[in-house]
Amino acid sequence: MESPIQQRVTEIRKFNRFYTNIIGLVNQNVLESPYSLAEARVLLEIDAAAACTASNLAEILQIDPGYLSRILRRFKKDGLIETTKSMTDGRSQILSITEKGRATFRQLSDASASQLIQLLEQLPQGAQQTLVQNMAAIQNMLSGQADTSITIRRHRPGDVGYIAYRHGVLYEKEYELDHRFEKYVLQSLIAYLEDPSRGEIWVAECCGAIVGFIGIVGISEKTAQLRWFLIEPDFRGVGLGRKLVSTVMEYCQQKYYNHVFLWTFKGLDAARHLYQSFGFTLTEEKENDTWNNQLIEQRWDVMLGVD
Amino acid sequence: MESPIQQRVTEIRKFNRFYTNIIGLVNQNVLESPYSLAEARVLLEIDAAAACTASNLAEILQIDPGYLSRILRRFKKDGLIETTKSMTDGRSQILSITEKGRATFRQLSDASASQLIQLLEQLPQGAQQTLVQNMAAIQNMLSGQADTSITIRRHRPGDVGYIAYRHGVLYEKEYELDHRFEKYVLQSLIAYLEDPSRGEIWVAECCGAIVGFIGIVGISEKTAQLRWFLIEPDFRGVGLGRKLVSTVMEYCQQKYYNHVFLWTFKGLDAARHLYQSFGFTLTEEKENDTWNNQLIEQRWDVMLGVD
DNA sequence: TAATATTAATTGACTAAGTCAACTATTTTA
DNA sequence: TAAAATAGTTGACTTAGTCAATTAATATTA
Repeated sequence: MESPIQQRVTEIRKFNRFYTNIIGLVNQNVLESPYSLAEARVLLEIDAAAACTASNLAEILQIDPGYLSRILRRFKKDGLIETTKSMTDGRSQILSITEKGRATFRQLSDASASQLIQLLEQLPQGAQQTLVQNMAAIQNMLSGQADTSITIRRHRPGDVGYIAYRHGVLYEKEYELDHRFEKYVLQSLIAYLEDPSRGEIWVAECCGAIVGFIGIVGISEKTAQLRWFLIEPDFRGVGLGRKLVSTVMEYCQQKYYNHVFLWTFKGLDAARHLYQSFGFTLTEEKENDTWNNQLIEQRWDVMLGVD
Repeated sequence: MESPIQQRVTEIRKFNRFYTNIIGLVNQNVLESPYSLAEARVLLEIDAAAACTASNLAEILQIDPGYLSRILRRFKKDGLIETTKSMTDGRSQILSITEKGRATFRQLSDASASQLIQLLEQLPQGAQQTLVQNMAAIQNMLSGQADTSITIRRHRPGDVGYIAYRHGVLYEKEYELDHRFEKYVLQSLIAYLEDPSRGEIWVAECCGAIVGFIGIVGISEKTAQLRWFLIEPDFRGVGLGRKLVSTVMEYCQQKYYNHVFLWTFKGLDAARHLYQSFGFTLTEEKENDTWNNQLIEQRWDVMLGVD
């Protein structure tokens, strides 16, 4: 019995071992060249930076200054780099790559590129793109620069289809509901699109992916129905449900709806607590075997602005 | 002007540089321990394998046998492992980890796990899951074990929503069509779900992701309409369109439809060629500014079984 | 079955990679 | 202006890793 986080650590380690090999493969050409990996990194860095000093490099590459000094001496002897005394600081010297150095670098670079191209060419175009996107996503997340907060926005073209899609997939997986349920959801969404003025749909996003949604539709002048409330399994239990329901409730108050109801299934305890905390009470239960399973539907109602 | 594949190589390199640092970070605790990375890998491997010999290890870890021999000697001296002569081969000796060795290993392991946990804990639960999934996907693709072929299957719950979703997103991006188009697509899909017996929808998948789809619906006894034909941008130009249209055409022949038509937009040259190659001819053009843009709709028709 | 080839593991001799502390020449700071 | 800090270099060293030779056991084959 491993905790989810331990499982993830195990997975990441597996990936690390695997990817260490991939990096090794790509670096192989460097190992075959007369330069060490550290040397290649130094050359790469000098090439990338327009002008840098030895101490810059030592800091960037986390390398011993003495060691670096010897590497640079060799590069200079081989004619790969040139050094010029800094105008502003007599102790420093500016490093720059020569034509020969650039050629050498390009050779190393091309060799490793061809390794990568070989790897890529095993994959169809689209999968290549997916691969690169996955890498970018990982980098984004691990670099800590990514905005990993969950944002809620109003719906955009495509979202309505997406909502139907996730309802179809998740309710099939979790409750074995079939095409009939999917159709029912689609119909309700179309009804909303027919007259969107009396309702709204919100989508919760995290890192560019949709992780939950909720909607409201006016049924009469004072009554609205809460619909399409769903949170992706990985994002349950982090307070997103409360945020979404709050969004809906605020909207209802703005629009002067004083009565909100919703239909749900019996047995969803987390949802029940959430509804109760917003003042909903159970008002009706009925069996429904339209959708393949003996689920019991529940209706919950709340009156607003009565406190 | 870089080719797409070069762009991807650049991206992968960027990721490699980045991930080298991540791996370095995770391995840091090993570097702080009295063991080298190679030694840690050896200990890890001995721990993982129930019983192994030195030559096993040398092969698995791609390590010099002489070097390995010395590492093992040190481990033995430190009481981390034990060796017993093999029953079946007097030259070999079976390596096994001692309690002390296991404790040492666990210490190294826990330290690197805590590094990873720190990394993970910056992210919300769901993003953690996404991270791990991305890693698994990369591993799957690069290990060459993944099935990267494109498969076509009939639709399942959720797919219909997904089709609406992708239509909404892609037609908005590519033609600036708005909610009205999304609604139109949804309505057509519902009409199909109302009576699925006279048509079918197929979905093309690659690596678990939907990369294209197509559908057909019976309009009269002998006439069917081809609909919802869309291929993800990354998967265009690889012959998938032809495969999907073929699937539809075969279905029509089976169902004795002898007349197929479709509506498309003017200017999609790749699609035009495809339709022509299946015998479709342009039969009608009309302007349509229902959906925000001055697109010209085209109708294409083909008679089957007349050759 | 004896001769030969192969394999597992070890050892000696070596090179490459990397670290550490001491040093010189500057520059910055108190 | 003296003391502290910084850039870069050098010598002496340790660690990591390679390569070829060696020993002992096993497998192969004439």
